[in-house]
Amino acid sequence: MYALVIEDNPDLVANLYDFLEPKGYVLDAAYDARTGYQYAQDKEYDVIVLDLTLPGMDGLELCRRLRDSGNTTPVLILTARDTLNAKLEGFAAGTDDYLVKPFALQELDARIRALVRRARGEQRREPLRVADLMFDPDTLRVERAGKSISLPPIPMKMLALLIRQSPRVVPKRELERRIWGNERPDSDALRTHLHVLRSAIDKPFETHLLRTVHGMGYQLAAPDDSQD
Amino acid sequence: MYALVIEDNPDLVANLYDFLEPKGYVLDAAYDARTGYQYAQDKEYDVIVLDLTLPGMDGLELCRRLRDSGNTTPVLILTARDTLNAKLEGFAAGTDDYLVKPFALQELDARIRALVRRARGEQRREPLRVADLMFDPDTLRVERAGKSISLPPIPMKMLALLIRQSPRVVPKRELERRIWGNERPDSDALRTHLHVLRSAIDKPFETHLLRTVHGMGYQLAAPDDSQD
DNA sequence: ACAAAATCTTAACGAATACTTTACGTTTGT
DNA sequence: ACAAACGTAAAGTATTCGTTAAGATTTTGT
Repeated sequence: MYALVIEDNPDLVANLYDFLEPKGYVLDAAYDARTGYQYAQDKEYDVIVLDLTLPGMDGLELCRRLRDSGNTTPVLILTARDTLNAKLEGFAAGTDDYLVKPFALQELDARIRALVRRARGEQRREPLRVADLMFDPDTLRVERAGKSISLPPIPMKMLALLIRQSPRVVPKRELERRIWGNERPDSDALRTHLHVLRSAIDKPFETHLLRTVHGMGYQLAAPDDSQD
Repeated sequence: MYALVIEDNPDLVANLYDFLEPKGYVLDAAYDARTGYQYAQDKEYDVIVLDLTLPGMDGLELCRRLRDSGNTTPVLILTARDTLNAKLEGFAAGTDDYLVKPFALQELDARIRALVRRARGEQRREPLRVADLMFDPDTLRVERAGKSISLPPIPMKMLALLIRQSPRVVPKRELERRIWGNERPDSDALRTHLHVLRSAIDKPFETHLLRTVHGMGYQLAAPDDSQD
């Protein structure tokens, strides 16, 4: 993960190095806007972490210039509480997220990952995979172990939801709401549709990916997917 | 977009309806904290819009309770300028944001969208740990010393509550209220569920993490974590 | 526009799981 | 030593789940 930090506080920059590099980041740091802009133009980064109050140029201005020159690298803006109402401007300028100082480094990490994931996802929508199961949101193609599988609309939607959330356990209520919204069926048709989905993606195969968590909801995950 | 509005000013609520519904929002409204909390527990929302000064309960307290019980729905807090103080520090940081009254409805809309977008990308939460015990709120996976443990819903919920509060001693009444709300069982079924939990996470192991504080409640903590 | 096909909803039932209640012996604080 | 609080076990009740099937509705092909 390549990140450019544009920040004039050396202590904060040092902290970022200490915290992020062990997590696999490769950092470049710029201590003023001009240098930062140069870096951003010269190299490709996964994300730019940008302090809003900088010597040389306003952070938002820098951001705007990057966008104007065609740079679409996601920008995470750092801002003090009293500059908070600048947030909306920030979004208008094409940035992607902000973080209010002071913040937990752990949260910065999480935000960066989310941002990068989102940015990548928008560029090339890659098919989603869980174990040997694949779902392509563009073509709505579903296959497992190389075999193509056809699904009715609702079970397909369920699969899309579950595979995006994998390996999270998705509560039954949440599934229902995302499928039907307000006008949910009287009975719990969810079980029936899930049965269809399960028959299609799990029944014909050895390992089962779609698990029931009694009283809670459903989970799509590889058998040994303990994460972490 | 599903939103829960917790706000005691009927005029403001009416305005929100008028402005947001044409934009595709589906609103529920609660006029006091207790009702709002109930709604938030019962249904799934994309965002909760919360007035800070409410009859019945402080807004931040409500927010805290939601988080403690595992609810991660983003909360947008409405507050008057004179209530804008250190109390908000730390809250607006996470998945939350706030807005100072009076505000433009358009800005509310923008903030909500930003919050929701952020929250959706950042769904992965960190597993919680006490000593060698781990609980992952996403996958609902529980393990101790590497061994996976399965739990029924209520004991699982108890574990979630206790591990979030660790090493605090959680009063029995509080546990009951968070699990059952106001319609709690006639007998104290709590003891039974706790027994199940204890049998699962403590019985098979050397050191016991789940302690009883006679007459008070229960505590989940590492053996040497008595104070702090 | 019509018929056929696919899909969705509803209902029902046995099986599995979870919850509550009751009972009783043990521990704890005073 | 006593009463209240606690741990444990067992039994009965309630809920949730997977599955099947039939009828209603929508979509598709012609």
